[in-house]
Amino acid sequence: MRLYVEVALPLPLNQAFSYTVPELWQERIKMGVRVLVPFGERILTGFVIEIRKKRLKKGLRLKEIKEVLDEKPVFSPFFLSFTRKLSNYYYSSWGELLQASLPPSYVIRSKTKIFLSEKGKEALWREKLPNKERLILNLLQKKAYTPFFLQKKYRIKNISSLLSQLSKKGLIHLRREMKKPVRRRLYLDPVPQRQLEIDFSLEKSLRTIVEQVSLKGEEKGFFNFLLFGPKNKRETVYFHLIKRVLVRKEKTLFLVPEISLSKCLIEKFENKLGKKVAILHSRMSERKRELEWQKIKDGEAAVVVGPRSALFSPIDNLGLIIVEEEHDDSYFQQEKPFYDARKGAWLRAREEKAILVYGSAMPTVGAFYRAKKGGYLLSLDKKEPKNNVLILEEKSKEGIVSLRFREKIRDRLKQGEQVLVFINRRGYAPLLICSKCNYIPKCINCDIALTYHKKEEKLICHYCNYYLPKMEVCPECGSKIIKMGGVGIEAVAEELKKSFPQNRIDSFTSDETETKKEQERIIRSFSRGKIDILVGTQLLAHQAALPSVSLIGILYPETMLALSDYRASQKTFQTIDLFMRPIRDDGQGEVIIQTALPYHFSIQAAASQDYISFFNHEIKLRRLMNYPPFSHVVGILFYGENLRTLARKSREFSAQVESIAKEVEILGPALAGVKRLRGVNRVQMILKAKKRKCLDEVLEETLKNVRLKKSICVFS
DNA sequence: AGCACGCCGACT
DNA sequence: GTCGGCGTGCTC
Repeated sequence: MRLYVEVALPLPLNQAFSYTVPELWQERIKMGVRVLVPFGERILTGFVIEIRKKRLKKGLRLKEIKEVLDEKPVFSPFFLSFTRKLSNYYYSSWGELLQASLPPSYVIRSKTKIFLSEKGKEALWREKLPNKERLILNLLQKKAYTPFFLQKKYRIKNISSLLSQLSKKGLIHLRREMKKPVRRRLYLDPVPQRQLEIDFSLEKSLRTIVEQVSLKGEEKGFFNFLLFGPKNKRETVYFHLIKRVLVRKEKTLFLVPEISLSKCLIEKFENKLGKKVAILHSRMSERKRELEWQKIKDGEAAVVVGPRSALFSPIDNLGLIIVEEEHDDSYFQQEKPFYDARKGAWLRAREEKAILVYGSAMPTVGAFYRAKKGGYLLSLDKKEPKNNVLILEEKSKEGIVSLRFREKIRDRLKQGEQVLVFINRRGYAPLLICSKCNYIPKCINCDIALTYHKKEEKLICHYCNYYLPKMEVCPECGSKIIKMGGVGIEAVAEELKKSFPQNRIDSFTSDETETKKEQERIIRSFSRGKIDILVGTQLLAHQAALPSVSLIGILYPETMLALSDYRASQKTFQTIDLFMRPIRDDGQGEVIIQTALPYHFSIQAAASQDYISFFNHEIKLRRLMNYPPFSHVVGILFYGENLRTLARKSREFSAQVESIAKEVEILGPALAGVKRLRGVNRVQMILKAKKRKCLDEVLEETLKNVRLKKSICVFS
């Protein structure tokens, strides 16, 4: 009997490939195992997604599988199904998503190496050769190299045609080399779970919520909830839910934002759950992560904690998925394979009939809307002491920091108290501008104004790190009057130092505090009271060990409102909220927001800590403008070296979409916000539709016809 | 993605 | 004339 398999490959292709299974491997072939397959000239690791007794398509000469790499599947049927749906939703390749779910060493592929032939050696002595060829042959005398290496080394545009010519002449030969697949030990059958004791007293209101959620857990179906309330209460609920799930011998996946995987959180989990918890984070070594993966696969971890990539942990018998800090941007992976772990968690929970809990004190507008509408919003009563928040309108003649704000700082310093000042801009000034000819120094690779960094005496591109030395004279017109545009953190710190010469002022950014150690040092000395005013960016606000203070200043939080993104208000609201967190919660704390837009609703609502009124305002705008959650929006970014072909093809694409799409709103194509990045041109298009199905139909039809590099971003 | 093939412009 | 650019098509 012949067996055929469908194999998903880790390539940016939206299709599977069929192979035959030789007698030798028929015993071992199963859904979800890894296989080695020949693909063109290459050998790749693929994933078996279907086994059949008859071939799927006729008329193809099928190749044979070379090897089955696993005794037991690396992917369960649930997992396959969930990742397939995720890949459909984000228009990303299933195979690439599966690859991303495994430790890197599990997915090997052949590499092409170029060897110098005997004839090639002779040719080097005797014949006249074109420069490039001589260069390459010369290099190959020492050892074999990969085409990629040669391309980089000699900046050859089209290495493959050059190599095929050399190969035809017999001067080189190509060989595919392959690492030996690592023999993996058998996966253990899950060990029986010991019941864990987690001791917590639980207040009544929280108990009701825990009961409500757990009850659904007993039903073994998919249910989802949005836990809306302050962090400490959410955490209490989480740990109780986890406990209930453990009792049922089911497992928990706990997703957290990238940044919050601090020592402190890890310790919290380890104290409460002991060895039953597996923790994954991005700073882990590859080997360590592989060991954790193995531990989870073996069923030794009852709770898995990690950032968005932990969504793909090989957990079976999943009873609960928690997405903590649902609003956090880091759940969205902005490189391929593109996906949003929030939606992913939803798909996975539904597939495995698990309970899904989103948690946040200021959820994304979409999540809150859906929860309200769907009747699964769980509000934790919130009685936090209201802080004193003052919104000041910027007055440029008073300097960067207004007089009123400076008075407040002076008062606090007199009391021996500390002050935090946040501004979300690195450097000294976001741009320089010649006041005679209006020339603005820009990055040569990125079409972005260079940021002036005073300490380093450089103009730096924040996208690609290209820099120029500080300029005294305008390179365009030679005039010496170069003005600064905007305010960055260095300028704030400088002004504060002038205003408070007696006090110790420090700043905290990724520029000045390059190393983790240096960051810790600053936080420590601030905690010990050795710094009076600490100025920082978002990076500082994310520091878990940051002590609370009695006065916080937030400067110009409206910079994000300038973005042409429908989520700008939400981002502004969230950022202000983030900056306000380190305020002392004894009711004596005071926050000052200095802004050019004092009446903007997102700033007002953030100041009064009123999520509901923010939501009510924002949801009206979203409905009015037909933005998510009232529509579906897909952004397509085309990129390439050649602007002309980019423009031509993206227009062709748009015309095609237009011709077949009904009920789809098309914006663009237009140059992207950052129209050049690292030397690559970028063109952007936005598609908006009431129904997701409309977008899917159109894109399925048209996307395959564009030969442009692209990334597709599904907004929600 | 990576590789092969086939078609056109600017150079020895 | 041909070399080297890239646009196109295919991989089970």
